[in-house]
Amino acid sequence: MSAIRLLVLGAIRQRGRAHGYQVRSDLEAWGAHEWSTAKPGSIYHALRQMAKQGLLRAHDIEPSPAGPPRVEYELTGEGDAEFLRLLRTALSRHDQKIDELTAAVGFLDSLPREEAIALLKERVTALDGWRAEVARHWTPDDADPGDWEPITEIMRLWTHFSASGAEWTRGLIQRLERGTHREDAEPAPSGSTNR
Amino acid sequence: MSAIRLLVLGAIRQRGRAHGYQVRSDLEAWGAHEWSTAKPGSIYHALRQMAKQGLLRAHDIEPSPAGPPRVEYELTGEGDAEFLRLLRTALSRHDQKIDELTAAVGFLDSLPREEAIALLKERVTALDGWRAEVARHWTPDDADPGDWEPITEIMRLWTHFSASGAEWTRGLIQRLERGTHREDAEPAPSGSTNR
DNA sequence: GGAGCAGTAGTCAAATTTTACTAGCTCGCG
DNA sequence: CGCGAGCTAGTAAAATTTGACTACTGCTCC
Repeated sequence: MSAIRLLVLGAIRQRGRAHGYQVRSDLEAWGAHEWSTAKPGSIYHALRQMAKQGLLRAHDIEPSPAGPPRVEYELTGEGDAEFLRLLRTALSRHDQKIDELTAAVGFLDSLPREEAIALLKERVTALDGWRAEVARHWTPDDADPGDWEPITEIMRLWTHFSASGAEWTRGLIQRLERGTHREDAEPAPSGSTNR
Repeated sequence: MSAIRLLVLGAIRQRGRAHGYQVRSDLEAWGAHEWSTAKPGSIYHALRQMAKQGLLRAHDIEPSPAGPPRVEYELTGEGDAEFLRLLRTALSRHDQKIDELTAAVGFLDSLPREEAIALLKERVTALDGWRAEVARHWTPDDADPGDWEPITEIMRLWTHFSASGAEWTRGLIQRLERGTHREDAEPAPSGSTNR
């Protein structure tokens, strides 16, 4: 579902309550319109859809004089659960696009440090496993000529990217373990949003 | 437009003429259903759309007894041009998703070696430029606390990926230059498709 | 003193993608 | 024989995404 739901849920979560344009401009402030496919249409659509599905609660705001129907949203319990589910998935699975991974890193502080580390270790394992599997399909001995030849280059591409992805992940794990990365995410102190 | 058009055009191009299911199963044979979002619906849709736009010529095949409308497609001149355009874009731009890049590598032999090398060099330049720009936004001196903090990790992620992408690209360029990679792609010998 | 430009807030149609099916054929096997 | 699994070939509806707009407000710059 691309990264949009994660981004939208995360944006609303950080504000507690927000209407469409606020979400949109927060995402823009994070540069999300550059590294993800977050356009107005997708954002408003996601808001309505998630409200319909019970992930968001919608509050109609009385429009000052005569304006377009203004709506503020906040997360329901399910919405919060869905946010965490998406975040965990994005961190631990290797088959995620760069936009989901970027968004997930941006929300890393929403998880307890221990859990973030565990998820990232899963990610490393997944990447290593995938690389092994790719390599198995490739063993030069079955270089049966007549075979689709560029396959070799594709394998190299993937091997390279998964190794590189694992390396980055290990780096982040280390920074988290050393506390170089800020330790945040108090379990759930009633009304937080300290910035 | 994701990688679908490139994949579909490339598949038809290699066969000269093909109907939907052939394209679909070629893509499956290349594993494209795993690394791209190529599903039946998207493929058939792309075929019809591209036929409507004049990139493909559609030939209705008379169905044996009573079957679904069977259609074979082949590239028009415009279709071939579009294929090459997409291929060049996918190779030279840094902001491409992994599925487009993978598809492009798969079709690398459709370009003269010199051109492929030139495009990949463009890619390296683009990646280096992008990394420099990311780094400029990051210089630790503007570490104004209160700033959205995970931004640092996002920068690191991108820096890592662009460096790694450039490294892979340079490797491929070298293999091409040394001719380790097969040299193919005769300019245009009337009826080719030698495999 | 108003023309127009940037910012706020959002809609809509068209294109694309996903998910879940349909329908005919053939081949083995009990 | 006959039937169920798997292959061939594709459709349809719903969800999502894209790209191009609309409409109002407050300023600024002649």
